[in-house]
Amino acid sequence: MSAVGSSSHVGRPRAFDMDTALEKALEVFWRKGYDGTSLTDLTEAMGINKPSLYAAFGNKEQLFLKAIELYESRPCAFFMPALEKATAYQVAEHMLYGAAANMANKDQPQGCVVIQGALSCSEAAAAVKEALINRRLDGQKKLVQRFERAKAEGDLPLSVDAETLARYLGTVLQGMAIQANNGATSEQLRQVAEMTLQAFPR
Amino acid sequence: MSAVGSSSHVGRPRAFDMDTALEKALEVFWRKGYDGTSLTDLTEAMGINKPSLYAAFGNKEQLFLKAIELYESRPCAFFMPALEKATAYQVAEHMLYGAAANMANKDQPQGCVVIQGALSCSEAAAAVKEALINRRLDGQKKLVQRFERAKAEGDLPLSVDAETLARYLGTVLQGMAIQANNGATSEQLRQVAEMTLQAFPR
DNA sequence: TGATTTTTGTACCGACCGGTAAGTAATTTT
DNA sequence: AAAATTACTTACCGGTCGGTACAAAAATCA
Repeated sequence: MSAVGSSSHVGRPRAFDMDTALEKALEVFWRKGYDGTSLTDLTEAMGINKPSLYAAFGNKEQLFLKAIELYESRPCAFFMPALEKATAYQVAEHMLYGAAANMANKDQPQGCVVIQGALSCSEAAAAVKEALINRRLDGQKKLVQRFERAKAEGDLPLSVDAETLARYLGTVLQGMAIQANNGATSEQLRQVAEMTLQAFPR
Repeated sequence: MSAVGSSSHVGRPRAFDMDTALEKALEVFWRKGYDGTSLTDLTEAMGINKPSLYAAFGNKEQLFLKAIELYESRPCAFFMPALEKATAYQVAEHMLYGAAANMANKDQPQGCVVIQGALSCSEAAAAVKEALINRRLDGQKKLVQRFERAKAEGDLPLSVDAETLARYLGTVLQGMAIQANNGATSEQLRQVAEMTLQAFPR
């Protein structure tokens, strides 16, 4: 067995940091979408040239999918922790306010790359589009399961349909991404979050 | 002065119907987005070749903008009439149920071309993106004005902020477009509409 | 009929697309 | 020091991009 954890490799060492390069790629895909992003856009933002990109990340599609993983683990990190709040209402609350703060954050592109990365797209991007749809459906499924648990735990009325409630919440969250693209501020999105919670069963 | 209303022209007559060609172009832009649509996609769908397209519609960008006008006057025709309903609540009601029926209508691409036509896009599409944002903001502004009128007419409490209410409604409508792209049915969108109305002040 | 006007089909433009072959540079292993 | 391995740079690949020049075709006007 070889040594574990060592970061030394034979051969010439990579001259760039993969993680920061991936961050740059994410930022471009987020702003321009999959179809709207060219390899030239990517290599310029990442500060590397094409063969390095292909050697490190595979191809454009694989690079995009890796960027999405990074997105969910970093800029969009508010989603998973919100699921762990004590009650269904608190879950919705944290998710809505988290989205309001995040999607209109001026330090990054507005909105959500999982929504706007390949909403309508060419046939060349069909696989990417499907992957993004599945991510959205996964998120909504997690909400359904969380709300079903809430019903079992008694903090959500049994009369509530978990799937409808999750779809309502998902719809507002996705709509907030469009609002952010329209130029809405975090404060304005917070007001939307507040109104949304008024329709939320307690 | 020349005769008016006559459809006769000198020169070789156009061999295709501009309106149906524009319908076909709209359908392609709607499905693939501005960046994802190539001139080949367009000419194949419209049944004409490039010089005919350019002579009749200008260029890709102008064709897109004309397609959007057609969209708002035809597939998206539920929006304006909803504004004329008697009360603010009825306005919201008709708009939400209209959107639910329309955005998941299986006879046309899912969602809304004003939202997904150029959400994230290349620099080449920047003007188109801005035009779409302005369309969305226009719609929301019309809602604000309608709700302010409703306050004056007494069917909406004076304590309600018209702008926040309009943004909430706009957020849900825009979110429904994403849901439709995710594969949600009209019935599922109707349930979202119903929940949304529970947060609506009467 | 002949001149004029407009649309049509074909064939092409330079630029850019995503992706790669090949040779050189930098590192570790032996 | 030599061999092996990996990354970097340059230069290029066929294909497609949005857009157009040109001439034949089809209509009206004189």
